[in-house]
Amino acid sequence: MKIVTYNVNGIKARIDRLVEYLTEQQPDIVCLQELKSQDDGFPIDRIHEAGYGAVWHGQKSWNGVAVLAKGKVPVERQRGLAGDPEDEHSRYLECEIDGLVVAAIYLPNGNPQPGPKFDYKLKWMDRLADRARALLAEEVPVVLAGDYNVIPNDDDTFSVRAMQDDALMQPESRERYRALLAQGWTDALRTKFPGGKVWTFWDYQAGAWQRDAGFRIDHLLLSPQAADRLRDAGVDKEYRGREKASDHAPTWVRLR
DNA sequence: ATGTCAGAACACTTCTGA
Repeated sequence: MKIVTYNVNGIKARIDRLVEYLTEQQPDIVCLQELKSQDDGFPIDRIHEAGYGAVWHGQKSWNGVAVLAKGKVPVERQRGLAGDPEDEHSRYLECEIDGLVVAAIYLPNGNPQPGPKFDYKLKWMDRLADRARALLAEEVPVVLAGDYNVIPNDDDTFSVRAMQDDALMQPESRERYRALLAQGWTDALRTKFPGGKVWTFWDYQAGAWQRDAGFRIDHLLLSPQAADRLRDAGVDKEYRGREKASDHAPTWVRLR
C-alpha cells in the first residue's frame, strides 16, 4: 500500500492538482498539510468523486491537515496535541485505517529565528515527542507523515550556506528531530536514500525548481511494526513541475 | 534586487506567512 504526505499549499487552490494526483497514482492513504481553509470550505465532494473518504481539521487562512483513504473513511483518534490549551493551530490529526495508525503533521515553520515563532516550534516538537512516545508504547504500525519543517542533515539541502540561518536547519530543530528518531522511529526516505540529496520542497522564488535548489522537509516516520513492512519510499517529484503546482512534492512510502 | 504564491481585508492593492 502507498501512503503519501503532501503539503498542498491551499486545498482550494490545489484541488484540481490533488484530484489529478489521486486519479493517476491511486494512493491508499494521503496526509495533507496547509489546507489554508476552514472546515466548511474543504472540497469533500471532489474528494468523494475521486473515490476517497476523508477526515479534516481546518483553520481560517493558515495551517490545516487532513487524512484521506481510498474507498473508506479514516477513523479519527485525536486532533491537536496535548500540552498547550492556548494552541489553536490545526497541525495534528491522527486517524486509524484498517489497523494502521496514521497522523498528518504540519510542524511549525519557526521563522524568523530567534523569536516567539521559533520558541513555539520547539515547544510543539516537544509536545509531538510526547505523543510519539505514547504511540510507540501501543506497539502497533504507525506512520507519522507530514511537513516537519526540519532539514535533518546537511545533505538534505541544496545549500547549507543558503539555509544556515533558517529555522528549518537550526541545531535546536535538528536535535529534537534526532531525539524523535532515537525513540525508535524510522525515517523512511533516509533509509531508502542514505546518501541524502533527495528533495521534497522547492521554493517558488528565485527559480528554485529550475535550479533544483530544494531540500527535504516532508518526512514519513515509521514505528517498528510499520518499518518491518517497509518496501519502498520516494518522492513524486514530477508533480512539482506541473502548472499551478504546490511548492512541495508528494512524498511516499510503500508498505507490505 | 527576497526574484513567488495563497488568503484575507479598513478590498481591486497591500499585508502576512511561508
